[in-house]
Amino acid sequence: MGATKTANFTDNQNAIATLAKALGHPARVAIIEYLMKVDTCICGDIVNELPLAQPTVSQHLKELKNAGLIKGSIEGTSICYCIDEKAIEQLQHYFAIITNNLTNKKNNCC
Amino acid sequence: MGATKTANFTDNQNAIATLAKALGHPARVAIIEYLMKVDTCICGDIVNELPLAQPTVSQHLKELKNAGLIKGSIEGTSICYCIDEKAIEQLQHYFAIITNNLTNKKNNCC
DNA sequence: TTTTAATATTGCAATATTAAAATATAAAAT
DNA sequence: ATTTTATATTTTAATATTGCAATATTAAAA
Repeated sequence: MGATKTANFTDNQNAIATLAKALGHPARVAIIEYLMKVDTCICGDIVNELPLAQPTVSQHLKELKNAGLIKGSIEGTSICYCIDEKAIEQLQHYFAIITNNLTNKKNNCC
Repeated sequence: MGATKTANFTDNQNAIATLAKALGHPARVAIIEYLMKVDTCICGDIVNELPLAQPTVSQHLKELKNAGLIKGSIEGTSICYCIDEKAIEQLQHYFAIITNNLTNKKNNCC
């Protein structure tokens, strides 16, 4: 097939998967790290930071935006992209829950 | 193309992307949540928990294992799968760094 | 040693992703 | 008005993923 059976999972499972998937490419991780690093968020030079062509970077940015990891607004010829903190916090919180749950159980059988 | 230019990114970027990618499918998120939920980790019944055929589940487990998110050891006919806590902690820590970095900067321009 | 039960592997069709060249758009600068 | 600059979109090609049927493996049970 190739099409994910999205409907068969919970909304939260799909939400986490969507966020994780968006970070499932080193270029998009690199973009997030660059957005974190720069003070200003007029980010026209992301292309120069990455070993990828401009259309490819643009596409990666689109995916990050679709997934809700970054937000952006138009500023003349350049676009202002920022990390959407809520999404990162959502991920952090999710993994914190798992970590807590595991340390409580201490089932080190593997 | 379609092949990711892995070599052009840092080891850490690739590591995070690998972990994130493995969680980039709701079935694999569901598997992690199931492993978290059960006390014992003799998890032969993951297949019954998911709306997917056994080979598909097996494949998803393999991907989680390759990415280092779960570990498993053979126990007779059944396999003992567990979450690899280190991987989850690595993710949590990574997102914590980003969150901290952002709240320090307070660049709410988007 | 055959059966059974649990899991893995293989092969393949359907679909998705990745990358970039070519092209488009749209605002700022000349 | 034309050029430049920055970004997006479209198209095309290569590759990867998803899902499952069929089959294989493996070890315990009968």
